[in-house]
Amino acid sequence: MKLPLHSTRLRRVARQHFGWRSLRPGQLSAMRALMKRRDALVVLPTGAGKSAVYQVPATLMAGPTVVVSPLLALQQDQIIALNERGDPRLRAVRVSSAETSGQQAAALEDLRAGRARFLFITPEQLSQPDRLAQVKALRPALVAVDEAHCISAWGHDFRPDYLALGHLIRGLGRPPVVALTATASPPVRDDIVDRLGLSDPRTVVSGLDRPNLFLEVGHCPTEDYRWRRLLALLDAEERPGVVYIATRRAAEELAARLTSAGHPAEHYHGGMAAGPRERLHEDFLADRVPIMVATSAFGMGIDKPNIRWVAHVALPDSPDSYLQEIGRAGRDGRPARALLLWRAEDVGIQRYFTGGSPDEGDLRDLAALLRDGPATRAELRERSGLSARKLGQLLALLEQVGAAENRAGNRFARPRYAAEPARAARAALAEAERQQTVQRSRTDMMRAFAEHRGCRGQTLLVYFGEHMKKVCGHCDNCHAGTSTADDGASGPFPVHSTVRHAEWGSGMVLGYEDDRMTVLFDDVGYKTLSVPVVSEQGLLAREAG
DNA sequence: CGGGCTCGGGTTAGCCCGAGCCCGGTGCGCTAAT
Repeated sequence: MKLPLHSTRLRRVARQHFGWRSLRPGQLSAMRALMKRRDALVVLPTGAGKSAVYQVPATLMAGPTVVVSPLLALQQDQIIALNERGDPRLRAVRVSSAETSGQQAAALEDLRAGRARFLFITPEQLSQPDRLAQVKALRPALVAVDEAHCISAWGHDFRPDYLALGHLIRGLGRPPVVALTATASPPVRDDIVDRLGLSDPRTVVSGLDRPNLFLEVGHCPTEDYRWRRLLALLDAEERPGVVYIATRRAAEELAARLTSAGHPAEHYHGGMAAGPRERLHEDFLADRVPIMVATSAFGMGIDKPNIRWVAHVALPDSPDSYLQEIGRAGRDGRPARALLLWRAEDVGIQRYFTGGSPDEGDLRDLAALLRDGPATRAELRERSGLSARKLGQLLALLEQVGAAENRAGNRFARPRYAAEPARAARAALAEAERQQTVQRSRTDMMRAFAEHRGCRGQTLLVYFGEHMKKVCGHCDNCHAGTSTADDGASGPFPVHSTVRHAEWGSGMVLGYEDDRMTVLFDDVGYKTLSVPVVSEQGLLAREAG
């Protein structure tokens, strides 16, 4: 009927309501999918118009749009940006712990009466049954999950309500869902699709290569050498810049040391009080902070065009985090630098953060508790004596092996045909170990990237399952001439085909570089193999699917 | 997993080394005390 008109209408709304004169093909195809009530997965760099993908269709739909977003500060910025347009059709409200119950009721009433179109909310809010019912009653037309990689990065332990998002969205009446993120490697994409229950989503991935970003890595035998390399960067480059470091204490110490060395710097981390933290964030955006020394707490949702460099004085836990963090530099398209200064000793802290195995006894006891009938997290915490965090971890694991299920009202119970507790616990433990192995392999890939002598742009793209025909030309190795001009990037198995290894099981071929190939195995994570060895010894076999 | 600290033993000058210990990221929402 009016399907062919979607593109025209979307373009017109983008122009008239938002002032965007053109839409990129990726944006448009995701928007069209949503208009046809199809799900979408959008992987675009911040600043490339990700929010347009849900905002433009939202204005053409009959009900409000629910935007699930992880940070209250980030929600605040997005709400201000929408409301500054002064267009009642774009008005956004929020329901969170930062509002009084009166304000929450008013926000919901505005949505119901059509005086607001966007509801910003956290997964934690939606997981409260009463809240879910209130939001469902608004008959939302669209759900947008912003920073969707949080599902994978945080859901499994840190913020367990992220794992329940799929159930919660079903509880809203299951409108079309769009998941948005700036970086997502293949397993993270799979996790997003699985967890949100996206069905045949229109997937848009683009712009992972950033030609104006010069990628550089320095291996540092000592801490003193690392310090001097950092100073050299600061002497050569403009401001502002961001230094990423592993711990809070180190962030404070380095900021102080830089300041006394004549390079005024501030520190930022999750342990700071909310007030100073917000102010610092604003000061950085307003160019009042020349150098920010920060833990990974800094940066999500920062869309600042003029960051001239990002330095790491620590090895990031994965290429996923690395790309996310360096991606904040040079958004204005002007040259910017990404300098990774790493030490072999940095791996230790990442191993620690990956965590150890859960206790099998705890898993068994929890699986047994679930037999007593549906219970909320709070009830289970009380009966098991586990901490909120531990309980979240264990529940997520039991759920993944089919020994727990999230039922109506966010209550957990034992599925009808679940294994008995001892077996469930063993399976859950094995699943935990598999996840840790995969996470360790991501850190291994980060280290391999650091030690790599070939083109860094290519290596990074292979990791993300993308393909770059030529060397990137914007990394240290390309400039040093150690990148081998390699247009082939092909081998015995097609890229993205499924292969089987006798010991490591099934995996996906991500790409080829020189005589190496990278395969992502379901059970053991990323592995880099020698193509001649694979061929001669027949290590891999093609698998259907 | 590894850095950094303290402390004790082995020594016999003020010093080295190993053992044992603690610490380490990301945020929501709620409660209690002020």
